Amino acid sequence: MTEQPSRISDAESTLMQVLWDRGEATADEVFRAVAEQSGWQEATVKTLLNRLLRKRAIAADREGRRYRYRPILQRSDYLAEQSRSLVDRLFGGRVAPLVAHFNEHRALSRSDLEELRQLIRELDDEQ
Amino acid sequence: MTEQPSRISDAESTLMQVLWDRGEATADEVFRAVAEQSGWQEATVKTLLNRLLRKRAIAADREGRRYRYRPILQRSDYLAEQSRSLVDRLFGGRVAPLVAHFNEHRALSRSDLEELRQLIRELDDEQ
DNA sequence: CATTTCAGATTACACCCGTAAACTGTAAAT
DNA sequence: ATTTACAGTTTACGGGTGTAATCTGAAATG
Repeated sequence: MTEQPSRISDAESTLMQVLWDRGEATADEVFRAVAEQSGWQEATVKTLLNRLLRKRAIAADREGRRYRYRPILQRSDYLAEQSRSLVDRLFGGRVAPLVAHFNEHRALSRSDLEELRQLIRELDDEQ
Repeated sequence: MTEQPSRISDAESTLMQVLWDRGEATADEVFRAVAEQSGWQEATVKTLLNRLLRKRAIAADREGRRYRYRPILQRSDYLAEQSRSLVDRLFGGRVAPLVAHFNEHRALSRSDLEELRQLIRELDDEQ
């Protein structure tokens, strides 16, 4: 349906994470969720919510005097777009070199290893 | 070394890719390397080269009337920073969920699979 | 030498982003 | 019914980014 890809910024995506985690929240809830980590004022959060509304990344349902915000942009779509774009730009579109890169930097955790092993096993099994 | 982390932008990183690939190049060479894909004018490429100079991401060695540009910022450092930041922001700092995500989107090529398998095997062997 | 050329430097400009203060309108309290 | 409080809207502003046109100084050419 003709997505207008007006991209969401880093700061904005911080708020999206909150909405994705909770499903929905008021401005105040979002503010309290990010205040500590970000140090942002409530006014800043409100600005960002408004920009996300304008970009149609979220929707607002009136609830008395305030709004309850919920994501329109799907987290998985966002992850897909961001991941794809990084892998395309930096690793020639392939995932293995990215993993190899992390490996070279000894940035694979033990649980990463275990999960990757498991994943490969499943892929070998199916089909 | 006290890196001044003045970040390089998307457009700038396109030029860095060229310099990383070739080791060094003149402005004109960089321009010809990216013109088709990007559609940029030569003036645009020059602006971006200048910004990269200012950010100390590249250096310029005079060569007659022109310069030969070469990267200062190392590709692997750039890859590390970009990859790490994406994985941290979107996948809780772990690599396996990123790979799983690509898998769910059926975005793992056959050669990806093969390489990943190989990688895991090596990791299992060593240590 | 005078002139042309052309690589690089300077300037431009609109839009986005981070960051917020000020304003406004209506619901709540008195 | 006034006044107050406060959620949301509008305005602000400096810096970065994409995208270039124009200027300048020195090298090449006649």
